[in-house]
Amino acid sequence: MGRGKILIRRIDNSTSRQVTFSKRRNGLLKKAKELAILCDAEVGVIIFSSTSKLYDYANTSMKSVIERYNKAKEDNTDKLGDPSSEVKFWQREAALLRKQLENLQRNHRKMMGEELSGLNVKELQNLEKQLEMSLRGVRVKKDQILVEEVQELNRKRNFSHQENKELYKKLDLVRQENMELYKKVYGTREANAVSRNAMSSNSLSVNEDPLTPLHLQLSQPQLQHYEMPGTTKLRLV
Amino acid sequence: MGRGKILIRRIDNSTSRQVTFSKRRNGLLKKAKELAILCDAEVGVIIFSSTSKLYDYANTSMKSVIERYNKAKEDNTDKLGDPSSEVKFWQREAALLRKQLENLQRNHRKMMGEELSGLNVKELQNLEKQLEMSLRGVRVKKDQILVEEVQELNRKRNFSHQENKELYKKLDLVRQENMELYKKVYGTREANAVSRNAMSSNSLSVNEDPLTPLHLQLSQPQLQHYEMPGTTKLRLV
DNA sequence: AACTATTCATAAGT
DNA sequence: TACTTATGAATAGTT
Repeated sequence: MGRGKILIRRIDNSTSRQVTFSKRRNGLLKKAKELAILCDAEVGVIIFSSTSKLYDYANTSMKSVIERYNKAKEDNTDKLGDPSSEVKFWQREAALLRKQLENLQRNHRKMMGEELSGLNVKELQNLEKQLEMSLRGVRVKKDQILVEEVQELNRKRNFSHQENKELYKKLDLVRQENMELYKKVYGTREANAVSRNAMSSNSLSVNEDPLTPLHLQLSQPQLQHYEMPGTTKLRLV
Repeated sequence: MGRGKILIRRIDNSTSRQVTFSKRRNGLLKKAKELAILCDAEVGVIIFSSTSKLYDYANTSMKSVIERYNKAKEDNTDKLGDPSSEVKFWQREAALLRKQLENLQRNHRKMMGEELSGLNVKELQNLEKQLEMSLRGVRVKKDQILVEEVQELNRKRNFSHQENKELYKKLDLVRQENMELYKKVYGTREANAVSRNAMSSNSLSVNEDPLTPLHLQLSQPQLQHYEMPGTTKLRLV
């Protein structure tokens, strides 16, 4: 009864689990009240949220309901409301938890592909199907994360690209300025020679993809020209 | 929700009160179960009908729910027993077990392909690898069982086949005996006619796969020869 | 917290 | 008691 059908299994998303808990808790308590009134019954409801918060309802009183319950279940070894049986309760609690733990562990081992000896073909098929589903889910999630990372990297790359362009423009400006100054200091002939070098390497790089090579050029400016010219040593690095 | 709106007050008519109780009781218990599963809550419901019949539900155990309820409602001022008491010990034990259980449950959910949100790529890859291994293991186990079943079936089939062959031989012997007797009783001419029928159907079947058709022949031995000879009525059976 | 499309629960009928 | 059906209630997903 909602925008779509759901299957009854633990809601993964914590927020919507909480929202659903709130809605359905109210629904359940309302239904309990209605049942008590309509049908003249004694009803008690106790709910602990997953965060251990208590919600309860009893048309008479919870004490009355629990006492009546205990009386109805006379085969009980001890009265549940009795604090003197606390030790027994916690022992039982521990035993229950241990049992649950063991069940879950056995189950878990099966999912790990261990302890498959007791299973028949049908059970193995179900396990196989479950593992396939899980695997699909994991792969979807992993791909999703990787795609997001790639997108993020692309974003950053574009940003760097833009930054590089800006730097190139600035570099050009400074070089032109430099050239002007050169002209003023040394005269026209030598100035032209310097400016031609600067302009050519620049205009080529800007029109290609400039990222990696450019970065190298910027961070290691013209090292090749100063170290061991004519050897092949650098190619091995 | 029904053929008409009703207002929430005690239903006077005893029969329809009973019917409504039955329906709404089931509805309430269903809702309680769903709440417990969907929202990971601990839920207990106790219902006494107007005829004092008890109906209850608890996803864990009613004892656990009631104890927890009492604990939650208890004043915290009364705990003054020595700290090394048995109660404290068992409480710690239970808390430990509960923590282990929660860890395992979280782990298990991941293996089920749920709750993958908190994982990074490396963890997802490990999970993927684990699931692949599990899947391989399960498939190997399944195939192994299937192969064994096929072998077993073949073994049985061969056994049946052998058995059938033996039966055929016996059948032939009996028929020959029969033929001899027939000759002695009715003379040569009629005996030949009967024996030709028996021999021909037999020798054909032995050379084919004899399994199913043979069984039919065996269970209705030679009825045709003793009942209503010369008519076609029996072919309809 | 409010809305609303949908599913669900169930009142009444058989 | 069980089944069917028309209807109102509950609620899942969305804003």
